[in-house]
Amino acid sequence: MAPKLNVRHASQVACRDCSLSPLCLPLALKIEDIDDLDDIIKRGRPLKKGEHLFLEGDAFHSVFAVRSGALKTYTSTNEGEEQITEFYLPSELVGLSGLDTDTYPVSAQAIETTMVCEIPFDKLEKLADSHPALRRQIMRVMSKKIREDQQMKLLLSKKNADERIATFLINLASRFRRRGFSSQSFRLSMSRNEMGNYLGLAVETVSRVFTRFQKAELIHANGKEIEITNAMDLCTLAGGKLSDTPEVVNIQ
Amino acid sequence: MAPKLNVRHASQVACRDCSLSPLCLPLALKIEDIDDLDDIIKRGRPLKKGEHLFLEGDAFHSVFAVRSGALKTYTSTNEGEEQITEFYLPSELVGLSGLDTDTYPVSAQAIETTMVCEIPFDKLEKLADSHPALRRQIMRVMSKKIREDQQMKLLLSKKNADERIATFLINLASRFRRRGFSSQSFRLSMSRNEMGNYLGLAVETVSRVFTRFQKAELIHANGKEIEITNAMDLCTLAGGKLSDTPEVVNIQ
DNA sequence: ACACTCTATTGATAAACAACAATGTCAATA
DNA sequence: TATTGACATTGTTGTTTATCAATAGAGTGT
Repeated sequence: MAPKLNVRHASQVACRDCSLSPLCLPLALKIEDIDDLDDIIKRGRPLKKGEHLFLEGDAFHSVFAVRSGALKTYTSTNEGEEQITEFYLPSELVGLSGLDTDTYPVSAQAIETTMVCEIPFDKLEKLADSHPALRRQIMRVMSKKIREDQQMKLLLSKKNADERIATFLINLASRFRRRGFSSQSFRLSMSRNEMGNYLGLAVETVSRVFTRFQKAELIHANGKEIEITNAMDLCTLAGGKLSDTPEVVNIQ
Repeated sequence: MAPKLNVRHASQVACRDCSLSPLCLPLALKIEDIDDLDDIIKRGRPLKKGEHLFLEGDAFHSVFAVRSGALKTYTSTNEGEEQITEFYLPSELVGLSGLDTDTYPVSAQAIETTMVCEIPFDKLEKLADSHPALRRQIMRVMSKKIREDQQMKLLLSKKNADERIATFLINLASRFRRRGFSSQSFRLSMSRNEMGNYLGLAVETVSRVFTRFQKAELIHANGKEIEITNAMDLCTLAGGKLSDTPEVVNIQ
């Protein structure tokens, strides 16, 4: 339950004092270089649920690291319905898909109260010019995103509703665990609707799968509070190769 | 019909003489620097249809630019069925999703006789260290891939069979056009089966949609030969925002 | 505490697509 | 010209999941 890392939420924590630094961009930098990164980072007020960080079509100028809370990114289909492309949790980097165009290709919106670190991209690029490790880290983040998208495409084109939800929960669990939180028990930051949208399912289907999973005693769900009661079977259902989620296999 | 660019298929064309260079990595380089890139490129014998460039799990060492022919990349689900993650046409770069791990996360296989330029990644990285434009180009390629994957996820989670096929054809047309070929009339390098696999559809569904499209006089298909007879309506069906495929809207 | 709205659940029905099966087409090879 | 095998098409049947509708529950603001 309790975080293993001493997470601080104060507004103006410097990178060198931030508990997320071993997961975030600073991981590429030597101690003495972290302040260089810190110098270019802008930290604003928290975003309230529903507020946008940027809109699709806005001029691209910065990438953002989530400090606390959660974001979603989405595009709009031409019929005006939204398609959620990703959820972002603390330490994760938002906005990198825009860097080959002059505008953001998606909108980014807070799904709960959220704090971000803004990193102006021109300055980041300049810093990367003198810090090869930083630029390799950025490439790694992008490469990882491409691999995750491949998994997601597999999910969307081959998996059924049960497998999609199982995969989603296992993936969330492993992301919580990485940050030092329990992977057994956590709170979903997104609604059933958002989950369904992301997974290519109707809300009703999501709801029914949750009910089914509870009857099968795979999970216990109370609103957004989730407890994974049978991680092994859930993992098997997810059907993802274990290599994709090694962290979660190791049950505490 | 006839290629606008004077495409050469000889085995040992240098970057500076390659007709694809304005679409490929060299586009980031000044004339005098292109030879530096050329020096690190290895050009092997052509791959026959079905031959692999690399297998999932192989040690990651190189990225590859397709010179002629076509490749697919795929992963295997744990039930052993393959999921095609992408098709690669000439000038496109394969293998970038592996660069944050030590192994390729997908297998790459020729779907017709194919020639590639192999670019050892350690050398490319070293070259990029001294050529900022080159490394920005690599980032752009990755960023573009992420955006395309977003569109693909949208396709897989929101579009029906007709829309998927229409989107796929429009996308192929625009890629042909970019290389100076006709976007009205071209030859598919993949089978119906591979197309269905990629688009999350059964072969039979692909076949039926093709039949339907012909009856509606949107396309004329004869085996793998495709002629787009009503690009406007096909585009509308694809439902992709026009901004995603600006090249194809301009009907010759 | 109250209405009010948004979100979640559950049931009934319908649509889209997959799965299966049979047949047809084409190309390579004998 | 047969023969084989891979690929494509078409019809039939079956499953899954979306859609519609009704209800219940949670959260918000007055």
